Formats: sequence, C-alpha cells, structure tokens
Amino acid sequence: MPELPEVETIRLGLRSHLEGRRLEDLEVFSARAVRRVSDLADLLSLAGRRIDEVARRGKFLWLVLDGAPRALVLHLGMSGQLLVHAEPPSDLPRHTAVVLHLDRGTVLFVDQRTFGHLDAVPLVPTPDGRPGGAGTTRPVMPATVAHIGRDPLDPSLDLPAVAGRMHRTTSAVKRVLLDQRYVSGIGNIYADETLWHARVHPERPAATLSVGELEGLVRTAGEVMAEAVRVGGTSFDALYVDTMGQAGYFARQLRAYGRTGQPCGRCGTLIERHVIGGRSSHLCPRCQRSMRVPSPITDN
DNA sequence: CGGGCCCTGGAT
DNA sequence: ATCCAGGGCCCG
Repeated sequence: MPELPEVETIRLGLRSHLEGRRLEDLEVFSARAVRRVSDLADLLSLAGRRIDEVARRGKFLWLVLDGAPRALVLHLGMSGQLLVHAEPPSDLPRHTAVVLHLDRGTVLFVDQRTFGHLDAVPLVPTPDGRPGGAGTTRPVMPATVAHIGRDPLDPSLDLPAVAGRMHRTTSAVKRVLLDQRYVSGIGNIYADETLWHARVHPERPAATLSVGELEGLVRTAGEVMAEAVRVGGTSFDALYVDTMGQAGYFARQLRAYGRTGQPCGRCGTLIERHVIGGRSSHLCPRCQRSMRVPSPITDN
C-alpha cells in the first residue's frame, strides 16, 4: 500500500527513534516475512549492531548497521506497518510478523496481506558513485535494491537519462511510471495524481511524449509526492499509519485517485475509473483526453 | 510486453 | 458471494 510519501514518512519516524540505537534482538513470527532470506542466520546475525542510518530508495527501506556487511532491508508491500513503541506491548497486534528489540524501544512489523518482507542483504556500490538513497551518505545500496532506479525526490536522479529511456518504450505511460526500473517510488495513487496534474492520458504510449515532456512528468510526480510527504502521506483507512500509528492528510488533496464520479477540480467533468492492466486508473476524460505538456502542480 | 499470482479483510 | 485494495515478481 505505501508509496514513496508514506514510506518516507515512516523513514523519518524510524530515523528519529532508531539512529544510534542498538538492535538487540529480532523475533520472527511469520515465515513469509523473511521468505527471501537465503539463510535465517544472516538475519539473526544482525543482532547486536548499532543502527547508523535509516535509508530509502523508492519504496525500499534499509538500516545501515555499524560494521555489518549486510543491511536490514524492509519492504512494506501492500499493507506493511512499522510501529515504534517505547516498551514491548503486552499483546502483539494481529498480523505481527517481526519484532525488533532495541536497547531502547521496540519496532513492530505488522503486515496483514503478507506481501512485505525483511531481508539481510549485502551492500553493493552505486554505479554512479553517489549516495544510495535518502538518509544515507554512503555510495552503496542493498544488492536487492540495485535493479530499481532512483526516485523523483533523489537529487542524484539523472532526469534527462531516465526520460530518454522512457521515451524508448511503447508501453502505456502509466505502466512506465509504475515500472520501478525507470523511476522508483510511484505507485497507483501517485501515478494517477501525476497524470491528472500533467493532463496526460494513462494509456498514451510513452514514446509519443517527448523527452522534455517525460522529464516534466517525472518532475510533476516529484512535486506531488513532496507535498504528500509534507502532510504525512495518504491514509484512507487504518492500514496506512506512520511509526506512531497516526494517519496522513494527503487524501484530502487527491484530485483523481478514488474520486470516481466526482467532478474534476479543473473542468467539472466527472472523474472516471478505467481498468488498465488489471488495476484501476482514475482520470478526467476531458482534461486527459490527449496530450498537454505537464503543468506545475499549482496549475488547477 | 501483458497477465496472473502471491495474501487477508472490508465493502457491497 | 463477489469484488476490490496503496506492490512486485515471475511466467510465457
């Protein structure tokens, strides 16, 4: 469920509670949550290390541990939560998958739909020698994150190069925005929001947009997601909450996602829901009829 | 490349 | 009973 703004909100919460703390112990309750770990011993061997950094690229989080060759990678999937408690709770919430015991405090990984996971992953160099993501100064990233691109909020993102690669695919532009290999962090909500702001139809082949237009689209995605981070992400039910269990406020600023049948904020035409590639897309059939050059988020 | 699948639970 | 949900991977 969480996209970049929700994961970033969680990262900021984790950072304030975890950096400098020691990971005393891990308790694993769900085999699925660690299914990618080739050796459970690798994960358990992280116990005892100090947490130096809480890093993120796209929707992936990782903890950089003092002197450890592996990072603790966390992905929340569709429904994962990371909840920080001062003391271990006397009874664990339903779907608690993993508990991290710190020298001060406890982190619960709770995951109803079990698409999330934790993993102990070796750190590998970034090809461009720049920091691996938000929250780290080191030019490394977990090997399992290396296949995804930098995200729109990453100052090291090579925007012209990414837009150039997007321009070389005939796939629908929404699918390209969702493809984490180009630019990471965008999910179904923010893809729909980005396309609404840019007035681009989701099924338009990416190759029919110019490189400059695609750059504008990625910039727009960054603007929308930065604003969402500012207000703590999007919550429409209890599933997305920050590390303190609090909801975010971006739902009230959504212009397309989940607004089927409600008037477009620009032209009043009713927002439609289309099923594209098995997932729903929300769009204004008038504003997003054809191509218009991406406009700033302030254009409404 | 699109399509199906991995899950649980809430809404209709 | 059926559909839907914020992700990602693997398949053909």
